[in-house]
Amino acid sequence: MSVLRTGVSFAAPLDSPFQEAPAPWLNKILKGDCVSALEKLPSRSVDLVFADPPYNLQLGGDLHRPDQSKVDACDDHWDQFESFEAYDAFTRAWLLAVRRVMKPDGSLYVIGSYHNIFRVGAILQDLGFWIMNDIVWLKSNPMPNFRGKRFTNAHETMIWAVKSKDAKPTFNYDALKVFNEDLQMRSDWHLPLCTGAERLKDGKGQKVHPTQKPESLLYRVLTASSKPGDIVLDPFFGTGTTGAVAKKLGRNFVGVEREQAYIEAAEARIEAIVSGDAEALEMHQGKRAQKRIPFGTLLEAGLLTPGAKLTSANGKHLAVVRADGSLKSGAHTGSIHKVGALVQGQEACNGWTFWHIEDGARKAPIDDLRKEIRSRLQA
Amino acid sequence: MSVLRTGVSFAAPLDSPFQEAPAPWLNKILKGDCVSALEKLPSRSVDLVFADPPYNLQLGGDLHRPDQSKVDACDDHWDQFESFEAYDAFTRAWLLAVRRVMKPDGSLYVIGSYHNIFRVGAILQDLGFWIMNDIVWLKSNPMPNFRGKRFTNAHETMIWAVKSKDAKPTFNYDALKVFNEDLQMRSDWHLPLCTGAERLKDGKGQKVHPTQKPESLLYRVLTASSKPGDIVLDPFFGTGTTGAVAKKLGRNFVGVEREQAYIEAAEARIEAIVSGDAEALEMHQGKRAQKRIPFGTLLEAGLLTPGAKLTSANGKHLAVVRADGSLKSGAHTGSIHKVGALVQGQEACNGWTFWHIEDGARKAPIDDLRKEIRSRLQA
DNA sequence: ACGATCGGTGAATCGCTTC
DNA sequence: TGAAGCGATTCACCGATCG
Repeated sequence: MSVLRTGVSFAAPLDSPFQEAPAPWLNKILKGDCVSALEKLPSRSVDLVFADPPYNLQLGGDLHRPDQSKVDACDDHWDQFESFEAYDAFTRAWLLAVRRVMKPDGSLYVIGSYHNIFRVGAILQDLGFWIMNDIVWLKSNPMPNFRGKRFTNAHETMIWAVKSKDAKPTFNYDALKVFNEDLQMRSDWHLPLCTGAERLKDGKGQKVHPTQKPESLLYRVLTASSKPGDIVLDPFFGTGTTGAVAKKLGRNFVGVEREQAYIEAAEARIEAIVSGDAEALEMHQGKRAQKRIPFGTLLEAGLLTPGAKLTSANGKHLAVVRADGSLKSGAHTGSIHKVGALVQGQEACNGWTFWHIEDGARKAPIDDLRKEIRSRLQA
Repeated sequence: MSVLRTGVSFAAPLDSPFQEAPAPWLNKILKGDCVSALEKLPSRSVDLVFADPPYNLQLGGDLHRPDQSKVDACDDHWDQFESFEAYDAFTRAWLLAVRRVMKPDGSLYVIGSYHNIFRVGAILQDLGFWIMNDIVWLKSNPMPNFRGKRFTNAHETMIWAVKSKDAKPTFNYDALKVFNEDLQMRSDWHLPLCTGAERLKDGKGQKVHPTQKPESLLYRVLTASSKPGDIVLDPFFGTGTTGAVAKKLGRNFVGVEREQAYIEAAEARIEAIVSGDAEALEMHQGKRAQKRIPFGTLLEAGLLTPGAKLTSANGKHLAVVRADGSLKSGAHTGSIHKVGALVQGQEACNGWTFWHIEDGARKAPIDDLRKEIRSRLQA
């Protein structure tokens, strides 16, 4: 029996002599509209997409006829309906272009407000995307509602989606949990607006971009759904918040932007960023990402001997360790997991945390022995 | 200041000798599906609609907690739809029926989750409704994500819409501001789930309805968008939270419900309500004590950078900050609290006061940085 | 009586690897 | 490609029970 199985193999490092030259679009801003610019990227090439599309409903360009929905109540809203149609066509087009360049297990985040996010979400579903979460960005300092006619609009909505129901996206659960002081990261993110020194200003002190997103928002998106070295696409790059955070966090980026002024501001901004070093960028990993230690290893290593007695935490169940790494408890025999399930009459059981050994006066889960093995292997 | 404005005149009181007999459907539950049941109501007759339609959850197999107990999922037949198209047709039908019975300046609230709310919102817009706000109900005690595969789904979304762009809906701005300690009511509502004594149970102690909404949520909706004496419609009445709160607050209600069991539970519940004791109903609102600031926030905010070095006050221990908000000190990694405990060999540790940064000549606890964040969030 | 502990539960689209 | 095995995974709140 091999004591350790090798983990998942890593992709070749970027400086590997066997790797092709980096793509010409990597860590660059492509000028143009996102549908045509994305044609320069190969299919299935990006790991993560962050999109902050416009929600200006007065788009020019193609106007499509209303569909066959017979809603006579809407007759007096013809113009408005036409606008929604145009917005929907625009949304379908860029989402399809993005979909092509996403890796099969890649993630897509789209942010918007109530003006556009419902249409975006419905179209995502219609195109076959699978929604993982919707996330609300709660602004600590939103603009008040001056006329007192509505609730203060204090949040924006972000949709996290993948290409299909079967996709297995990156989700750095353990890292996020540590980030959040050992509690699961929730779907509500409390973050301030982008103001102060972070807000890009031109020579006259005017803000360069009307809706610059805070780096804290992108920091959390990239920490959650990408790994160092991944490629992050932003099809509405603006002044480059996505690229700036990607560089800080050791990710590669691709941006698409139409306005030359934004491109220049973004390039200067990203140029000034210093990447974190590899050790600092390492993500906290839980058990899931660690090498598997078969129970028999504990016997091989001498941490347990055949005949050792294990008990459940409450002392109700007793089992004996056999030389082949199986347990025997009464008439039940099998793996630590199977016997743990059988003695409890349950369908499943994690034997590592269920079974305990006497460690002096108190009981300790056999998972502690596994930790001991792991620390020996690292030494 | 009076809590509720009386600027707009009330409808004639119910006991006026000049008024016709009250409509037979007033303060009653109509049995049936909402489209056909609503045919019994005249056009333009209700002031406020609260709708909690099926969410179309599309659940897979069983889900178990880490302790192997089974999650009691919402798998009722009424939540099952064959396709998005079927759900959309259902949504259009009930929204059109509701639209007919709404007064021109009436308000509609629809609540949902990411499974359905985007489709509902897009259809609302397609039908000519005008969205006033989207509101997020942030749950203080949501169900965790047991598998660690997504963000904890800690909110639901509510859309407030009116029949047209020109509508002038009731909005009790001043009352809401008083309730909210003289701050404008925001679009994020922090409310607990409906549990404990408020949750309706059957004779066996089982919950009567899988998705009973908290009265606090309806309390706020009715307080915001209706006046005493108004008529409030709930086309998916369930166990009658809307009717119960309407009666407490002196509003009239109409309910539509298909399931006899829910109707009977709702009738008994509403019967037991005493009107007018609105003050007795405690509102869960106002700012909560102090918002928790996860350590990772300091990185997002740029107050610390990945690779920063932290020390204990006595300088004996050293740790490095990683990009995901975890610390690394020798072989120990984890949250600021966990690593603080590990390096000291203790069971617990408050990382905020244990770890320090060099601030010029002297050391400062990282709690000082948290104070800085708090002051930014309040600004 | 009062605090500590334990058990239950909430609209949930909730595995991965090997054979 | 399907079946089986391994073994990872939870937060806030409420009410009952225990000491």
